[in-house]
Amino acid sequence: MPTRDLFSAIADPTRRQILDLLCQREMGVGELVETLGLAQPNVSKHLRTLGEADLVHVRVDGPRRHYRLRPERLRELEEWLAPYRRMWADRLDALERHLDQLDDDPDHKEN
Amino acid sequence: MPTRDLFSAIADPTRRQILDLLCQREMGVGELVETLGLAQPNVSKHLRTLGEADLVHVRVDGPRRHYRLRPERLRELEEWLAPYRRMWADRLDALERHLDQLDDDPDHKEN
DNA sequence: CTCTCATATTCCTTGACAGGCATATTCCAT
DNA sequence: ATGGAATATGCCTGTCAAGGAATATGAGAG
Repeated sequence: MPTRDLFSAIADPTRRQILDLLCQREMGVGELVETLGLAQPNVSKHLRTLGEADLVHVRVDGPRRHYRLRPERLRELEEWLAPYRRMWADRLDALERHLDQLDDDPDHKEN
Repeated sequence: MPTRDLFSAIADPTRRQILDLLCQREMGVGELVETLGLAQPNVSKHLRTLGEADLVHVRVDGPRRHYRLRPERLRELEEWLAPYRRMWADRLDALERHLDQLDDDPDHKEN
């Protein structure tokens, strides 16, 4: 049971950057600190947040800790998107652009 | 050009609830106030935020304003998800192969 | 024009959170 | 046991955003 909301976890740009990096390969804290140019404590805090959202998994290796992406949780986001994806799927898009044009053009005679 | 970050726009639960409601049909502010049980000014503020993120569109109808969902912007989220979706597909495949291996090798010791 | 209804904007207070800094913890090697 | 490297945690401060209350805008009815 994740103790942190998924949406708020990915709301932070730095955290998204971390996820992006971990998308390629598992990484240690030191590597992330170098790449992000952030202070180590802050990186650790972001990693903790991501962990609380079940977005990363730690592999303890001696004194080092390697963080690996755990993409399953993002399926929740995919599921959340589903109803909306249905909306842009077909010709509704074109209809919507049409309606937008009507709304944005007050002089247009409709009736 | 949206003036508001998409991820921070959908980070708020109330705003997600609004999006969910608008997924069904276009709605006026009053309707949303009733449904959400929130004060009207706050609803208006959330709607403004959603508008700044290009997630909703206003249809002015006399003194009333009807808000309609604008799902195109969520495609950005879909695109952001793409690399990760590939990962959980791979991991599922791996899990499947793993389970198959267990089936083929019942005495395999784990951990 | 005025009154009223629907909605937007402003001000205020409060809570959450990011970043910087100092310090604590954990593990390994010697 | 002790020291050092890698990482985590606590404290502080500034910033931002949400919710509440009061008020301003805007449009139609009379």
